[in-house]
Amino acid sequence: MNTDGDLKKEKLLGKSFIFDALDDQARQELANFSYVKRYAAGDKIFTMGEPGQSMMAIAEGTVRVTMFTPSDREVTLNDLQAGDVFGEIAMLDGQERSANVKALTNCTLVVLERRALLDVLQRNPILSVRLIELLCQRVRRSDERMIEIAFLDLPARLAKLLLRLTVAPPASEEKPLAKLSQSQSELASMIGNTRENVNRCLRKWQKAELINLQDGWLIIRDRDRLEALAHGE
Amino acid sequence: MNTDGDLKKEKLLGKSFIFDALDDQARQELANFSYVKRYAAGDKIFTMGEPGQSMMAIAEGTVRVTMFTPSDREVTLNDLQAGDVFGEIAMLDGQERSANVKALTNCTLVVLERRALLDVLQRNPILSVRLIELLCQRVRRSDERMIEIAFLDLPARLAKLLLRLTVAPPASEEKPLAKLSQSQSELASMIGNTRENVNRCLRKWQKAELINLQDGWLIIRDRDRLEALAHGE
DNA sequence: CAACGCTAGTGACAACAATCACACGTTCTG
DNA sequence: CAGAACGTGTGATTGTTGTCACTAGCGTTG
Repeated sequence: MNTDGDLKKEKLLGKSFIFDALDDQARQELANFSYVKRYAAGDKIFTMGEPGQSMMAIAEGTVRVTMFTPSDREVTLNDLQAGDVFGEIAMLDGQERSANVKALTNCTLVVLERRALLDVLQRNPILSVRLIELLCQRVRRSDERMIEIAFLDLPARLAKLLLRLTVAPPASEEKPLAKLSQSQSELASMIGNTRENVNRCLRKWQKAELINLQDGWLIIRDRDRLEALAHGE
Repeated sequence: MNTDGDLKKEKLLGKSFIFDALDDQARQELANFSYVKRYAAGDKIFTMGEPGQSMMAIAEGTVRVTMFTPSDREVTLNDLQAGDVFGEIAMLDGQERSANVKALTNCTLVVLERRALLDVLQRNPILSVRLIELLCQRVRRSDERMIEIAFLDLPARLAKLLLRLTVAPPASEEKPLAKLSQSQSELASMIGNTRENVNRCLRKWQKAELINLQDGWLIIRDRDRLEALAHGE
């Protein structure tokens, strides 16, 4: 509401690579047009099919992007962290939201309305370039994921998932994590498969000493062989 | 090379909805920077992994976009017609081409280099908006396709494909086509499945009087029931 | 016309995954 | 502390799909 709040929003927006190329004035403009919204863990942020007129940048917390399959199973498409943005597509083309997003932890989001962004867009060609880059990235990721889902078997997809979940976020230090705490059901929902099959696969890998399963943790022991599995044997 | 050639390119570029919002001057600029290239049926236009520095708009002909799966099977992602553009992604972000494209018929393409477009982009904010729209569309289509592949069974995907192949192109009249001539192997490669299974499925549909198979043609008899199948029973 | 290539049709079998069913432990909670 | 809720480990069954094998028709071409 005041200068202090705006400063904070500017900083939060700066965390997203989309906006870090803007000059101070443009960032200030964006901050003026945007607002901060908080969600508690478990809250729905938006739902598939709703008209979407805004995008969100995550300042704090984690959100989960999901969809329901035709057979009504919920699958997790992605978990997003601070610095990530979501809802861009619906905002940019003014169409329906194409997924569900809910807060996994308490979250602080910076919300940007369609009208506001279009406005700033007009005066800042650099911002369009950033958006175009973002979208290209999205297209590439989607296409890749599509091929994976269509043509890799469960072990390969699961291996890919484990690797993806354990790369260090760009912000932090370099070394990949070795432990994860996701439940097997969660893993299953992320690769569009069942808990049972994920379990059987993980067991096999434990026997083969690729991973360790200990009191709820999954520990990666042989990253290289997982990489090999991820590329179809 | 001369005014005549440029006029032609302008017209060809105008066929793509991306460029039809430009004013004459901008279109003229683009025409100056672009060039026409012809390919014979069967020619490779570009290959996955190559560095990509240009995009193409189809003026005449049909091209096929394919990929190789990890297990080395070639799948058809899409067939594109006059007015469609391809190669945008690699051009826009300067990364590798993410698919193979080959000419299905003799083709006339208008090629636009990355540098040229970036140049025009700077002076024509409207063009960025168009590109952003195009990319949004791409993202939505990819995501949709991903879900389809992951969670619909063969009959549903095949039904979807048949419906997609028989909607009239936006340019032509309204009524959906009823006949197609794609071979069953082609259909299989478009839905990431085998010819044998496509065949079995089509046979069943013929018995159920959903379609007719006659001397190489596939004739749709009951579009409504196909629509039903396409949405998971 | 014989040989070849391409498309279509179909049966047999194996591999994989979905589903159901159940047992076991932990942790949370009334 | 009892019981619910959840995560985990596994077996049995069933259905779908991929692979292989073989047959057959049709058109091109040498």
